[in-house]
Amino acid sequence: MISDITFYLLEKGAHIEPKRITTGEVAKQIGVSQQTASRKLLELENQGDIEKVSGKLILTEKAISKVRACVAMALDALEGSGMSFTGTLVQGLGEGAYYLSQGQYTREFKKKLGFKPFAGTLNVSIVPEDIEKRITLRQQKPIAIKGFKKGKRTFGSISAYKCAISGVPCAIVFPERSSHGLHMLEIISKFNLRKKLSLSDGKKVLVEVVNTSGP
Amino acid sequence: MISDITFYLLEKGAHIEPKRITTGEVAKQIGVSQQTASRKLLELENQGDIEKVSGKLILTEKAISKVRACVAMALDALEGSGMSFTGTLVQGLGEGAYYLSQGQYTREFKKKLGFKPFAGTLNVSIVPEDIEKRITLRQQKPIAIKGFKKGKRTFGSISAYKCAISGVPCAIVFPERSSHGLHMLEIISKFNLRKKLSLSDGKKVLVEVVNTSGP
DNA sequence: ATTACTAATTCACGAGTAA
DNA sequence: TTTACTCGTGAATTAGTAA
Repeated sequence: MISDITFYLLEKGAHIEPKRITTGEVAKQIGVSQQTASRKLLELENQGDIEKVSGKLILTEKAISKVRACVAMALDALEGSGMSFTGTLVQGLGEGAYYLSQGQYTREFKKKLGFKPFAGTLNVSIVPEDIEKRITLRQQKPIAIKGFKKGKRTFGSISAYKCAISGVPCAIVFPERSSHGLHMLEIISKFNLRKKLSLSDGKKVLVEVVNTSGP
Repeated sequence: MISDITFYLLEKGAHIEPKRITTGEVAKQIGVSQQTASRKLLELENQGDIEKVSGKLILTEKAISKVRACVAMALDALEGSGMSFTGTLVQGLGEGAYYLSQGQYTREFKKKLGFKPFAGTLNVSIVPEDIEKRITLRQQKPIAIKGFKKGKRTFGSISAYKCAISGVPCAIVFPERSSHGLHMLEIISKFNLRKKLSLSDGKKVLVEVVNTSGP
């Protein structure tokens, strides 16, 4: 179970860099006494969920992983009626990365997806049983990224769908003129997903489509 | 806060259709007695988080919304972390250290970055694949350190970006007129990072850019 | 079987406070 | 200031049990 405090620290960005957060502040936030907040923070520290760095607090990778697992589980359940793809990671051509890292695209990605993608895409070869789902997905209203011209070259528009891999927010992108077949999904994220999730070619991945029609 | 029980019910798919779930089963799952599970389920029912339909349990829309909000918050926070560079530590010229240790600079560093930098910079030669990211980084709004004049000499303004190496807060600095090429990052920190992290020339380092868009 | 009541118990909480 | 200790109290938990 993830504690109130972990959520609060996450909200404060204490998973990125150490933050100065007092026990009194935590107490007020989660509605307990300063003493209880102090005790709970010590418990979290003993469990290895937080670390103290020169009087500041930072969430450990362990704690962040816990949150990711929890988010992934909840997403899985919530979008269970929604959609997910099973596939294996394959070597990309590097072409997609160049193509998608054009400034005009990345600015729109940032605006419409909420993140500026890492300069590299994840290519996932989905299992044949899921190709039907891919077609269903494409029938849904996509997040539209406009195309543009740059000199002689034309960069076509892109359809995107929010998704998550192991709780990490991503998007499946379908460039207007794709060189990939029906079995391939191209995925972008703010992160270098290979590093972040310790993925390598041939590994199995679960791509969970995030339903944006929620409240 | 979302309870263990809500998560368990979610896992069981009790947000889709009523499920036969006993108090004993819940007790075992969340590690409490059957009596406590019974009481907690009654509490959830009183709060309007679950409903009983012919002896079966179903999560209410209210409860599901709570979970959605929580997941959205966590995803949002997890998105917040950013770019990272892989590189190797190289011998600095010592020039940067002199330049950056000027009082006018250090005072502003203290104010805007939260630390007075150690009189020495870390020069990291990034891998070619990450040069693109460097350009992306420079497109983001930097922390601006003003320049000044001292006698005949002009000290130009500096652009800085918060980052972390092995969890130690640092900043990547881009002096207005840098002698470094695109492959080199100059990093400052409160600490002597070479000592603090036991680094030496040629060692691999991971520089994680900290998202400054937080509160 | 399962649920939920009451009574016993325990252990988490906040007050007070030293560092 | 903030943190974290001790300690008395009571809310939360478990045991026992009836339905």
